[in-house]
Amino acid sequence: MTTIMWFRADLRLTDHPALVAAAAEGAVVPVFVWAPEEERAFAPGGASRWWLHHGLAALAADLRRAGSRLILRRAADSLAELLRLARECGADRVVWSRRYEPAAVARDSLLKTSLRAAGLAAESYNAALLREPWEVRNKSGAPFQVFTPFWRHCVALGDPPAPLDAPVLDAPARWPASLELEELDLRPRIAWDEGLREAWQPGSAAAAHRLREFVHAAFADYAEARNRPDLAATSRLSPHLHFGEIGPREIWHALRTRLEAGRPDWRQSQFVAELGWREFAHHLLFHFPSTPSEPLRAAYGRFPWRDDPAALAAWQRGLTGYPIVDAGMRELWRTGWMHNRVRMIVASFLVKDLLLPWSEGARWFWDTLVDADLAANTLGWQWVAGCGADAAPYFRIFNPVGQGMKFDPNGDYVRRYVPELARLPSAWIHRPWEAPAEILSAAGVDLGRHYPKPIVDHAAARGRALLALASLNPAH
DNA sequence: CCTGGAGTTGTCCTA
DNA sequence: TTAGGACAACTCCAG
Repeated sequence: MTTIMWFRADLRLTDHPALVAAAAEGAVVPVFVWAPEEERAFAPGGASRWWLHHGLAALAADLRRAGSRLILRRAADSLAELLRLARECGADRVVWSRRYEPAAVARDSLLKTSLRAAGLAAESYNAALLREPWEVRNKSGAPFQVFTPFWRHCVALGDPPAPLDAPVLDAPARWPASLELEELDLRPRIAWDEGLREAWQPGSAAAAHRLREFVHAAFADYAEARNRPDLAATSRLSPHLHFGEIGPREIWHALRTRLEAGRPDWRQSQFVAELGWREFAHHLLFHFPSTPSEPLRAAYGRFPWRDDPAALAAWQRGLTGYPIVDAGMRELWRTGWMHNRVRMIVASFLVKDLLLPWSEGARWFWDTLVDADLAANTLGWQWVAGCGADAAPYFRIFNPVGQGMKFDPNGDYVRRYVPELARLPSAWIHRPWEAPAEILSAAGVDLGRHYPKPIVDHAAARGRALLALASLNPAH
Protein backbone atom coordinates (compact mmCIF):
# COMPACT_ATOMS: atom_id res chain seq x y z
CA MET A 1 0.00 0.00 0.00
CA THR A 2 1.10 3.57 -0.68
CA THR A 3 -0.31 6.34 1.48
CA ILE A 4 -0.39 10.09 0.92
CA MET A 5 0.27 11.87 4.21
CA TRP A 6 -1.51 15.17 3.70
CA PHE A 7 0.19 17.69 6.00
CA ARG A 8 -1.61 20.90 7.00
CA ALA A 9 -1.31 22.27 10.55
CA ASP A 10 0.65 19.29 11.87
CA LEU A 11 4.18 20.06 10.70
CA ARG A 12 6.05 17.48 12.76
CA LEU A 13 7.00 13.81 12.74
CA THR A 14 6.54 12.95 16.44
CA ASP A 15 3.21 12.36 18.17
CA HIS A 16 1.61 12.17 14.77
CA PRO A 17 -1.10 9.49 14.63
CA ALA A 18 -1.84 9.98 10.94
CA LEU A 19 1.82 9.61 10.00
CA VAL A 20 2.14 6.53 12.19
CA ALA A 21 -0.93 5.02 10.52
CA ALA A 22 0.48 5.84 7.09
CA ALA A 23 3.87 4.32 7.88
CA ALA A 24 2.40 1.18 9.40
CA GLU A 25 1.45 -0.21 5.99
CA GLY A 26 3.69 0.38 3.01
CA ALA A 27 5.18 3.53 1.53
CA VAL A 28 4.48 7.11 2.55
CA VAL A 29 4.26 10.17 0.29
CA PRO A 30 4.34 13.34 2.45
CA VAL A 31 2.47 16.17 0.76
CA PHE A 32 1.60 19.79 1.47
CA VAL A 33 -1.00 21.46 -0.74
CA TRP A 34 -1.14 25.26 -0.59
CA ALA A 35 -4.78 26.14 -1.29
CA PRO A 36 -5.53 29.39 0.58
CA GLU A 37 -8.76 30.08 -1.33
CA GLU A 38 -10.33 27.11 0.44
CA GLU A 39 -9.97 28.90 3.77
CA ARG A 40 -12.63 31.36 2.60
CA ALA A 41 -12.57 34.56 4.67
CA PHE A 42 -9.68 33.31 6.79
CA ALA A 43 -6.81 32.54 4.47
CA PRO A 44 -3.52 32.84 6.36
CA GLY A 45 -2.30 36.42 6.75
CA GLY A 46 1.12 37.79 5.92
CA ALA A 47 2.81 36.85 9.19
CA SER A 48 1.33 33.34 9.14
CA ARG A 49 2.53 32.80 5.58
CA TRP A 50 6.01 33.84 6.63
CA TRP A 51 5.96 31.26 9.41
CA LEU A 52 4.51 28.63 7.11
CA HIS A 53 7.32 29.13 4.61
CA HIS A 54 9.98 28.43 7.22
CA GLY A 55 7.95 25.76 8.95
CA LEU A 56 7.65 23.87 5.67
CA ALA A 57 11.38 24.22 5.10
CA ALA A 58 11.99 22.74 8.54
CA LEU A 59 9.54 19.88 7.94
CA ALA A 60 11.16 19.12 4.58
CA ALA A 61 14.55 18.96 6.28
CA ASP A 62 13.17 16.66 9.00
CA LEU A 63 11.72 14.39 6.32
CA ARG A 64 14.97 14.32 4.34
CA ARG A 65 16.81 13.25 7.49
CA ALA A 66 14.26 10.44 7.79
CA GLY A 67 15.03 9.34 4.23
CA SER A 68 11.85 10.82 2.81
CA ARG A 69 10.73 14.02 1.05
CA LEU A 70 8.05 16.69 1.22
CA ILE A 71 6.06 17.13 -1.99
CA LEU A 72 4.73 20.69 -2.41
CA ARG A 73 1.79 21.68 -4.57
CA ARG A 74 -0.25 24.80 -5.24
CA ALA A 75 -3.94 24.25 -5.97
CA ALA A 76 -7.34 25.87 -6.04
CA ASP A 77 -8.93 22.56 -5.03
CA SER A 78 -7.25 20.21 -2.58
CA LEU A 79 -9.44 17.26 -3.54
CA ALA A 80 -8.52 17.44 -7.21
CA GLU A 81 -4.87 17.87 -6.34
CA LEU A 82 -4.85 14.86 -4.00
CA LEU A 83 -6.52 12.72 -6.65
CA ARG A 84 -3.92 13.85 -9.19
CA LEU A 85 -1.11 13.05 -6.74
CA ALA A 86 -2.58 9.62 -6.05
CA ARG A 87 -2.59 8.85 -9.76
CA GLU A 88 0.99 10.08 -10.17
CA CYS A 89 2.46 7.94 -7.41
CA GLY A 90 0.00 5.06 -7.37
CA ALA A 91 -1.28 5.83 -3.86
CA ASP A 92 -4.39 4.07 -2.64
CA ARG A 93 -4.87 5.90 0.66
CA VAL A 94 -4.86 9.47 1.99
CA VAL A 95 -4.52 10.33 5.70
CA TRP A 96 -4.48 13.64 7.56
CA SER A 97 -4.83 15.30 10.95
CA ARG A 98 -8.15 16.96 11.67
CA ARG A 99 -8.70 20.69 11.65
CA TYR A 100 -11.58 22.43 13.43
CA GLU A 101 -12.14 25.70 11.56
CA PRO A 102 -15.63 25.76 10.01
CA ALA A 103 -14.38 26.05 6.41
CA ALA A 104 -11.87 23.25 6.97
CA VAL A 105 -14.44 20.96 8.60
CA ALA A 106 -16.81 21.41 5.65
CA ARG A 107 -14.05 20.94 3.08
CA ASP A 108 -12.53 17.90 4.81
CA SER A 109 -15.77 15.99 5.25
CA LEU A 110 -16.69 16.49 1.62
CA LEU A 111 -13.18 15.54 0.61
CA LYS A 112 -13.23 12.34 2.64
CA THR A 113 -16.48 11.24 1.02
CA SER A 114 -15.18 12.08 -2.45
CA LEU A 115 -11.87 10.26 -1.99
CA ARG A 116 -13.71 7.15 -0.89
CA ALA A 117 -16.12 7.45 -3.80
CA ALA A 118 -13.04 7.54 -6.05
CA GLY A 119 -11.90 4.21 -4.61
CA LEU A 120 -9.23 5.50 -2.20
CA ALA A 121 -9.06 4.86 1.51
CA ALA A 122 -9.27 8.07 3.55
CA GLU A 123 -8.78 8.49 7.29
CA SER A 124 -8.34 11.46 9.64
CA TYR A 125 -6.70 11.58 13.07
CA ASN A 126 -6.25 13.89 16.05
CA ALA A 127 -2.88 15.60 16.28
CA ALA A 128 -3.95 19.01 17.57
CA LEU A 129 -6.02 18.56 20.73
CA LEU A 130 -5.97 16.75 24.05
CA ARG A 131 -9.62 15.78 23.45
CA GLU A 132 -11.86 15.98 20.43
CA PRO A 133 -14.46 18.77 20.77
CA TRP A 134 -17.35 16.34 20.39
CA GLU A 135 -16.05 14.05 23.16
CA VAL A 136 -16.39 16.75 25.81
CA ARG A 137 -19.96 17.36 26.94
CA ASN A 138 -21.60 18.64 30.09
CA LYS A 139 -24.07 16.57 32.06
CA SER A 140 -26.95 17.57 29.80
CA GLY A 141 -25.00 16.49 26.74
CA ALA A 142 -24.42 20.03 25.51
CA PRO A 143 -21.09 21.71 24.77
CA PHE A 144 -19.58 23.72 27.59
CA GLN A 145 -19.71 27.49 27.47
CA VAL A 146 -17.92 28.25 30.73
CA PHE A 147 -14.24 27.59 31.05
CA THR A 148 -13.91 26.40 34.63
CA PRO A 149 -16.35 23.48 34.45
CA PHE A 150 -15.06 22.66 30.95
CA TRP A 151 -11.50 22.37 32.15
CA ARG A 152 -12.38 20.57 35.39
CA HIS A 153 -14.19 18.03 33.26
CA CYS A 154 -11.24 17.64 30.87
CA VAL A 155 -8.69 17.17 33.63
CA ALA A 156 -10.94 14.61 35.31
CA LEU A 157 -10.90 12.57 32.10
CA GLY A 158 -7.28 11.78 32.91
CA ASP A 159 -4.01 12.16 31.05
CA PRO A 160 -4.21 12.14 27.25
CA PRO A 161 -2.46 9.33 25.37
CA ALA A 162 1.33 9.37 25.52
CA PRO A 163 3.01 10.88 22.45
CA LEU A 164 3.98 8.58 19.60
CA ASP A 165 7.52 8.25 18.31
CA ALA A 166 8.35 9.34 14.78
CA PRO A 167 7.81 6.31 12.51
CA VAL A 168 10.20 4.85 9.94
CA LEU A 169 9.14 6.08 6.50
CA ASP A 170 9.40 3.87 3.42
CA ALA A 171 9.80 5.64 0.09
CA PRO A 172 7.28 5.01 -2.69
CA ALA A 173 8.21 3.26 -5.93
CA ARG A 174 7.87 6.59 -7.73
CA TRP A 175 7.79 10.14 -6.34
CA PRO A 176 5.34 12.67 -7.74
CA ALA A 177 6.66 16.03 -8.93
CA SER A 178 7.07 18.84 -6.41
CA LEU A 179 7.23 22.61 -6.58
CA GLU A 180 10.14 24.42 -5.01
CA LEU A 181 9.22 26.06 -1.72
CA GLU A 182 9.81 29.53 -3.20
CA GLU A 183 7.17 28.80 -5.82
CA LEU A 184 4.47 28.80 -3.15
CA ASP A 185 5.20 32.52 -2.86
CA LEU A 186 4.66 32.61 0.90
CA ARG A 187 7.37 35.09 1.73
CA PRO A 188 6.77 38.83 1.60
CA ARG A 189 7.66 40.59 -1.64
CA ILE A 190 9.15 43.49 0.24
CA ALA A 191 11.40 42.52 3.12
CA TRP A 192 9.38 43.49 6.19
CA ASP A 193 10.25 40.26 7.95
CA GLU A 194 13.52 41.20 9.58
CA GLY A 195 11.94 41.50 13.03
CA LEU A 196 10.27 38.12 12.58
CA ARG A 197 13.55 36.48 11.67
CA GLU A 198 15.17 37.96 14.76
CA ALA A 199 12.36 36.82 17.06
CA TRP A 200 11.52 33.34 15.81
CA GLN A 201 12.84 30.06 14.60
CA PRO A 202 10.04 27.98 13.09
CA GLY A 203 10.23 24.19 13.11
CA SER A 204 9.65 21.29 15.45
CA ALA A 205 13.24 21.18 16.71
CA ALA A 206 13.03 24.81 17.80
CA ALA A 207 9.65 24.10 19.41
CA ALA A 208 11.06 21.21 21.43
CA HIS A 209 13.98 23.36 22.46
CA ARG A 210 11.68 26.18 23.57
CA LEU A 211 9.59 23.77 25.63
CA ARG A 212 12.65 22.38 27.38
CA GLU A 213 13.91 25.87 28.18
CA PHE A 214 10.52 26.96 29.49
CA VAL A 215 10.00 23.97 31.74
CA HIS A 216 13.51 24.29 33.05
CA ALA A 217 13.64 28.04 33.64
CA ALA A 218 10.22 29.67 33.77
CA PHE A 219 7.48 27.19 34.70
CA ALA A 220 7.76 27.69 38.46
CA ASP A 221 7.28 31.47 38.27
CA TYR A 222 4.77 31.40 35.45
CA ALA A 223 1.59 32.23 37.35
CA GLU A 224 2.96 35.60 38.47
CA ALA A 225 5.54 36.51 35.86
CA ARG A 226 3.36 35.66 32.86
CA ASN A 227 1.63 39.01 33.25
CA ARG A 228 4.84 40.98 32.85
CA PRO A 229 5.54 41.94 29.24
CA ASP A 230 8.93 43.35 30.25
CA LEU A 231 10.08 39.85 31.28
CA ALA A 232 10.55 36.77 29.12
CA ALA A 233 8.27 34.66 31.29
CA THR A 234 5.88 33.04 28.83
CA SER A 235 6.52 29.91 26.79
CA ARG A 236 6.16 31.53 23.34
CA LEU A 237 4.98 28.18 22.06
CA SER A 238 1.81 29.57 20.45
CA PRO A 239 2.98 29.69 16.80
CA HIS A 240 4.60 26.28 17.12
CA LEU A 241 1.33 24.93 18.50
CA HIS A 242 -0.72 26.61 15.80
CA PHE A 243 1.31 25.00 13.02
CA GLY A 244 1.51 21.71 14.85
CA GLU A 245 5.28 21.79 15.20
CA ILE A 246 4.60 20.56 18.70
CA GLY A 247 1.40 19.00 20.02
CA PRO A 248 -0.41 19.57 23.30
CA ARG A 249 0.01 15.93 24.27
CA GLU A 250 3.78 16.29 23.93
CA ILE A 251 3.67 19.34 26.19
CA TRP A 252 1.43 17.58 28.68
CA HIS A 253 3.70 14.59 28.99
CA ALA A 254 6.89 16.64 29.05
CA LEU A 255 5.46 18.51 32.03
CA ARG A 256 4.37 15.28 33.65
CA THR A 257 7.80 13.70 33.31
CA ARG A 258 9.54 16.78 34.60
CA LEU A 259 7.16 17.79 37.40
CA GLU A 260 5.26 14.78 38.70
CA ALA A 261 7.75 14.01 41.48
CA GLY A 262 8.35 17.51 42.81
CA ARG A 263 5.00 19.09 42.03
CA PRO A 264 2.20 16.52 41.81
CA ASP A 265 -0.40 19.28 41.46
CA TRP A 266 1.08 20.47 38.13
CA ARG A 267 -2.17 19.64 36.33
CA GLN A 268 -3.81 22.47 38.28
CA SER A 269 -1.08 24.92 37.30
CA GLN A 270 -1.71 28.15 35.49
CA PHE A 271 0.35 27.07 32.50
CA VAL A 272 -1.60 23.84 32.02
CA ALA A 273 -4.78 25.92 32.25
CA GLU A 274 -3.49 27.87 29.25
CA LEU A 275 -3.45 24.60 27.32
CA GLY A 276 -7.01 24.28 28.61
CA TRP A 277 -7.93 27.65 27.11
CA ARG A 278 -6.56 26.49 23.80
CA GLU A 279 -8.76 23.41 24.05
CA PHE A 280 -11.75 25.50 25.10
CA ALA A 281 -11.27 27.83 22.12
CA HIS A 282 -11.35 24.87 19.72
CA HIS A 283 -14.33 23.43 21.55
CA LEU A 284 -16.24 26.69 21.11
CA LEU A 285 -15.23 27.18 17.49
CA PHE A 286 -16.31 23.67 16.61
CA HIS A 287 -19.68 23.91 18.35
CA PHE A 288 -20.38 27.56 17.48
CA PRO A 289 -18.96 27.87 13.98
CA SER A 290 -20.45 31.28 13.24
CA THR A 291 -18.46 33.01 16.01
CA PRO A 292 -15.50 34.14 13.86
CA SER A 293 -17.85 36.73 12.38
CA GLU A 294 -20.90 36.84 14.68
CA PRO A 295 -21.11 37.59 18.40
CA LEU A 296 -22.07 34.56 20.50
CA ARG A 297 -24.36 36.79 22.53
CA ALA A 298 -26.90 37.92 20.00
CA ALA A 299 -27.68 41.19 21.79
CA TYR A 300 -24.29 42.50 20.71
CA GLY A 301 -25.48 42.40 17.12
CA ARG A 302 -27.03 45.81 17.79
CA PHE A 303 -24.09 47.33 19.62
CA PRO A 304 -23.46 50.92 18.43
CA TRP A 305 -19.94 50.45 17.09
CA ARG A 306 -18.33 53.54 15.60
CA ASP A 307 -16.78 53.87 12.18
CA ASP A 308 -13.52 55.83 12.49
CA PRO A 309 -10.79 54.87 10.00
CA ALA A 310 -8.33 57.42 11.44
CA ALA A 311 -8.64 55.98 14.94
CA LEU A 312 -8.32 52.44 13.62
CA ALA A 313 -5.17 53.39 11.73
CA ALA A 314 -3.68 55.06 14.81
CA TRP A 315 -4.32 51.87 16.78
CA GLN A 316 -2.82 49.66 14.09
CA ARG A 317 0.32 51.76 13.78
CA GLY A 318 0.87 52.22 17.51
CA LEU A 319 0.16 55.96 17.53
CA THR A 320 -2.67 56.24 20.05
CA GLY A 321 -0.69 58.29 22.55
CA TYR A 322 -1.06 55.59 25.22
CA PRO A 323 2.44 54.10 25.57
CA ILE A 324 1.50 50.59 26.68
CA VAL A 325 -1.00 50.31 23.82
CA ASP A 326 1.47 51.63 21.26
CA ALA A 327 4.27 49.40 22.55
CA GLY A 328 2.04 46.37 22.11
CA MET A 329 0.93 47.30 18.61
CA ARG A 330 4.51 47.92 17.57
CA GLU A 331 5.71 44.68 19.13
CA LEU A 332 3.05 42.98 17.02
CA TRP A 333 4.12 44.74 13.84
CA ARG A 334 7.80 44.13 14.40
CA THR A 335 7.85 40.59 15.76
CA GLY A 336 4.52 39.07 14.69
CA TRP A 337 3.60 38.44 18.30
CA MET A 338 2.33 40.33 21.33
CA HIS A 339 2.47 39.49 24.99
CA ASN A 340 -0.87 38.13 26.22
CA ARG A 341 -1.43 40.78 28.90
CA VAL A 342 -0.82 43.49 26.32
CA ARG A 343 -3.18 41.81 23.85
CA MET A 344 -5.93 42.34 26.42
CA ILE A 345 -4.94 45.96 26.97
CA VAL A 346 -4.85 46.88 23.27
CA ALA A 347 -8.05 44.96 22.60
CA SER A 348 -9.89 46.66 25.43
CA PHE A 349 -8.64 50.00 24.09
CA LEU A 350 -9.91 49.32 20.57
CA VAL A 351 -13.27 47.98 21.63
CA LYS A 352 -14.09 50.11 24.67
CA ASP A 353 -12.06 53.32 24.39
CA LEU A 354 -12.41 53.69 20.62
CA LEU A 355 -15.74 51.81 20.31
CA LEU A 356 -14.47 50.13 17.15
CA PRO A 357 -15.77 46.65 16.27
CA TRP A 358 -13.94 43.69 17.77
CA SER A 359 -14.01 42.11 14.32
CA GLU A 360 -11.69 44.88 13.04
CA GLY A 361 -9.22 44.04 15.77
CA ALA A 362 -9.54 40.34 15.06
CA ARG A 363 -8.89 41.01 11.37
CA TRP A 364 -5.72 42.98 12.10
CA PHE A 365 -4.43 40.33 14.50
CA TRP A 366 -5.24 37.69 11.90
CA ASP A 367 -2.97 39.35 9.39
CA THR A 368 -0.09 40.30 11.68
CA LEU A 369 0.28 37.48 14.23
CA VAL A 370 2.56 34.56 13.51
CA ASP A 371 0.38 32.56 15.91
CA ALA A 372 -2.91 33.69 14.30
CA ASP A 373 -5.37 30.95 15.15
CA LEU A 374 -9.04 31.21 14.32
CA ALA A 375 -10.16 29.51 17.53
CA ALA A 376 -7.96 31.49 19.90
CA ASN A 377 -8.39 34.79 18.06
CA THR A 378 -12.17 34.50 18.05
CA LEU A 379 -12.39 33.57 21.71
CA GLY A 380 -10.01 36.31 22.76
CA TRP A 381 -11.71 39.14 20.90
CA GLN A 382 -15.22 38.12 21.84
CA TRP A 383 -14.12 37.74 25.43
CA VAL A 384 -12.72 41.27 25.59
CA ALA A 385 -15.71 42.73 23.77
CA GLY A 386 -18.00 41.02 26.27
CA CYS A 387 -20.01 39.22 23.60
CA GLY A 388 -18.43 35.77 23.85
CA ALA A 389 -18.48 32.72 26.07
CA ASP A 390 -17.53 33.39 29.66
CA ALA A 391 -16.93 36.99 28.65
CA ALA A 392 -15.54 39.87 30.63
CA PRO A 393 -18.30 41.79 32.44
CA TYR A 394 -19.28 45.04 30.76
CA PHE A 395 -17.77 47.20 33.49
CA ARG A 396 -14.31 45.70 33.08
CA ILE A 397 -12.59 48.42 31.07
CA PHE A 398 -8.81 48.35 31.21
CA ASN A 399 -7.15 51.58 32.19
CA PRO A 400 -4.09 51.76 29.91
CA VAL A 401 -2.14 53.86 32.42
CA GLY A 402 -2.92 51.66 35.40
CA GLN A 403 -2.20 48.49 33.47
CA GLY A 404 1.09 49.91 32.28
CA MET A 405 2.22 50.92 35.75
CA LYS A 406 1.13 47.61 37.25
CA PHE A 407 2.56 45.20 34.68
CA ASP A 408 5.43 47.21 33.18
CA PRO A 409 6.47 48.97 36.38
CA ASN A 410 9.85 50.18 35.17
CA GLY A 411 8.65 51.02 31.68
CA ASP A 412 11.19 48.72 30.08
CA TYR A 413 8.66 47.20 27.71
CA VAL A 414 7.55 50.63 26.53
CA ARG A 415 11.16 51.74 26.10
CA ARG A 416 11.92 48.72 23.94
CA TYR A 417 9.13 49.36 21.45
CA VAL A 418 8.50 53.10 21.78
CA PRO A 419 12.05 54.44 21.65
CA GLU A 420 10.94 58.06 21.37
CA LEU A 421 9.92 57.81 25.04
CA ALA A 422 12.97 55.86 26.17
CA ARG A 423 14.48 58.69 28.19
CA LEU A 424 11.37 59.44 30.21
CA PRO A 425 11.56 58.41 33.87
CA SER A 426 9.39 55.46 34.92
CA ALA A 427 7.02 57.68 36.86
CA TRP A 428 5.84 59.34 33.64
CA ILE A 429 6.49 56.84 30.92
CA HIS A 430 2.94 55.49 30.96
CA ARG A 431 1.36 58.99 31.00
CA PRO A 432 3.68 61.40 29.23
CA TRP A 433 0.91 64.00 28.71
CA GLU A 434 0.85 64.55 32.47
CA ALA A 435 4.61 64.96 32.81
CA PRO A 436 5.96 68.42 33.71
CA ALA A 437 7.30 70.33 30.75
CA GLU A 438 10.88 70.28 32.04
CA ILE A 439 10.79 66.49 32.42
CA LEU A 440 9.57 66.12 28.87
CA SER A 441 12.15 68.44 27.40
CA ALA A 442 14.94 66.81 29.40
CA ALA A 443 13.84 63.50 27.87
CA GLY A 444 13.79 65.03 24.41
CA VAL A 445 10.05 64.55 24.01
CA ASP A 446 7.89 67.16 22.31
CA LEU A 447 4.37 65.75 22.63
CA GLY A 448 2.42 66.06 19.43
CA ARG A 449 5.64 66.07 17.44
CA HIS A 450 7.82 63.13 18.53
CA TYR A 451 4.99 61.18 20.05
CA PRO A 452 1.22 61.76 19.81
CA LYS A 453 -0.99 63.17 22.49
CA PRO A 454 -3.73 60.69 23.52
CA ILE A 455 -6.26 60.31 20.71
CA VAL A 456 -9.04 59.92 23.29
CA ASP A 457 -9.35 60.85 26.93
CA HIS A 458 -9.60 57.54 28.75
CA ALA A 459 -11.94 58.74 31.51
CA ALA A 460 -14.36 60.20 28.97
CA ALA A 461 -14.05 57.17 26.71
CA ARG A 462 -14.81 54.90 29.65
CA GLY A 463 -18.01 56.79 30.36
CA ARG A 464 -19.00 56.62 26.72
CA ALA A 465 -18.41 52.86 26.62
CA LEU A 466 -20.50 52.28 29.75
CA LEU A 467 -23.36 54.21 28.15
CA ALA A 468 -23.09 52.26 24.92
CA LEU A 469 -23.07 48.98 26.83
CA ALA A 470 -26.06 50.06 28.88
CA SER A 471 -27.95 50.65 25.63
CA LEU A 472 -27.90 46.88 25.06
CA ASN A 473 -29.94 46.39 28.19
CA PRO A 474 -33.66 46.50 27.35
CA ALA A 475 -34.38 48.02 30.76
CA HIS A 476 -32.60 51.23 29.74
C1' DC B 1 -37.67 20.85 36.73
C1' DC B 2 -36.00 23.85 40.06
C1' DT B 3 -32.41 26.18 42.69
C1' DG B 4 -28.45 28.38 43.88
C1' DG B 5 -23.77 29.39 43.25
C1' DA B 6 -20.49 30.93 40.14
C1' DG B 7 -18.23 33.11 36.39
C1' DT B 8 -9.37 34.32 33.72
C1' DT B 9 -6.96 38.35 33.50
C1' DG B 10 -10.71 45.53 36.53
C1' DT B 11 -11.53 50.08 38.10
C1' DC B 12 -13.07 53.47 41.02
C1' DC B 13 -15.07 55.43 44.99
C1' DT B 14 -15.76 55.53 49.72
C1' DA B 15 -15.04 54.92 54.38
C1' DT C 1 -2.95 54.36 52.84
C1' DT C 2 -5.79 50.63 52.25
C1' DA C 3 -9.47 47.51 52.06
C1' DG C 4 -14.00 46.55 50.57
C1' DG C 5 -17.88 47.01 47.90
C1' DA C 6 -20.37 48.49 43.73
C1' DC C 7 -20.64 48.04 39.10
C1' DA C 8 -26.19 44.30 35.51
C1' DA C 9 -28.06 41.00 34.40
C1' DC C 10 -27.61 36.62 32.56
C1' DT C 11 -26.49 32.13 31.56
C1' DC C 12 -24.30 28.14 32.59
C1' DC C 13 -23.80 24.13 35.20
C1' DA C 14 -24.19 20.80 38.95
C1' DG C 15 -26.87 18.94 42.47
